[in-house]
Amino acid sequence: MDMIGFEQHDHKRCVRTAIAAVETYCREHKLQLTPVRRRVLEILLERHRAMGAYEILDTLREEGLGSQPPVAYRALDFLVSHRFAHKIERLNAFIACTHPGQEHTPAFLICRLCDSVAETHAEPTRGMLGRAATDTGFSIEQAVVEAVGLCPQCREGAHPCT
Amino acid sequence: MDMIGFEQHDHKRCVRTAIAAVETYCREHKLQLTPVRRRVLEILLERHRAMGAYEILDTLREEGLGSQPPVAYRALDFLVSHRFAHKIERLNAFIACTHPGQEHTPAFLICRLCDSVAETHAEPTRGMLGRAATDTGFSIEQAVVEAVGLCPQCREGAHPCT
DNA sequence: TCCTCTTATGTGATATCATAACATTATTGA
DNA sequence: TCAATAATGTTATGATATCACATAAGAGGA
Repeated sequence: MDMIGFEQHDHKRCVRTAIAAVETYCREHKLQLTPVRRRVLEILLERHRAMGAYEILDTLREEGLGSQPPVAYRALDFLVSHRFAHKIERLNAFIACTHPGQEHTPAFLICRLCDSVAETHAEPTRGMLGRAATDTGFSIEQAVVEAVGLCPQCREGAHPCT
Repeated sequence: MDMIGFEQHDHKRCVRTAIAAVETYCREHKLQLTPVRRRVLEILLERHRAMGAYEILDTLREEGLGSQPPVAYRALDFLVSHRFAHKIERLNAFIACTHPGQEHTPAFLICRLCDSVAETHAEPTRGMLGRAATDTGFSIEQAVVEAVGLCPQCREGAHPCT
């Protein structure tokens, strides 16, 4: 068991489940889940946190799967474009999707102290943002929603004034 | 007149108004709106679009106001920390705030074709995101909300299939 | 006014993040 | 089997951002 998404859960099981879901999706959509792509996804799932591309690359290098930046970035491009992983713009980092294959608009809760990230979802086209878009004639295709604050663990440990 | 925020408006007037508002705010809060900081804000207001730090630095260099990256980044840090400008994470770029001095949670509509950016505002602590935060014990302090899509001008020009 | 503390700037070096370009290899499908 | 497409390997470089340390300017008290 591990602390994930600010909650405990069976981590090994969630890695297996996610990989299986992605495998199925790739088979159905004729996508190539090549060794590098698969390994990058596994790394992200295993660590279960936001990782920089070069941090992922270090792991690949140790395993002999690639040593140059484009190797990591290309695998990440594949994973992100198919929604198997997401980029956290705020951190210039990447994280595995917690529910791959399902249609969703991801949103993230990012702890500013420990950099932990929890994925949830948003409805960006509703509410004020959607109204603003409609009013100005802007068509929203995608949205980056990243909330920065304190996770439960860091709230407890944090000094009240911070 | 100029096309701004997807709408026409009197641009020179809006620059003057914004600068005046920032000046007042700085006076009241004992903040130093130094020549570099002021000039960077003016540049952002004049161009009225998202600009990279190095693009701003080029302008400063031409004017003899600074030539090294920290000059631009420090001025931008000041402007962003006091909400006189915002960082667009998606573009790694900066844009002047359209209503400085006022309490607000900025949200942006970013055109994926022409990179134009319109500022509006969001209520991140409401809706699904707020509920998710409350449920997990996460306290939101700040939010990045950036919608990517097509602005009115690019929608017209764009091929229907894109 | 002078001093001191704090804040801001100047500058060189370097860290970090990301992609261009092109050769090679693997996979797919006719 | 062959041709077309997709993926990978590799070198180099571009783009974004910060560190570290010296200097200068401004704020506030004696």
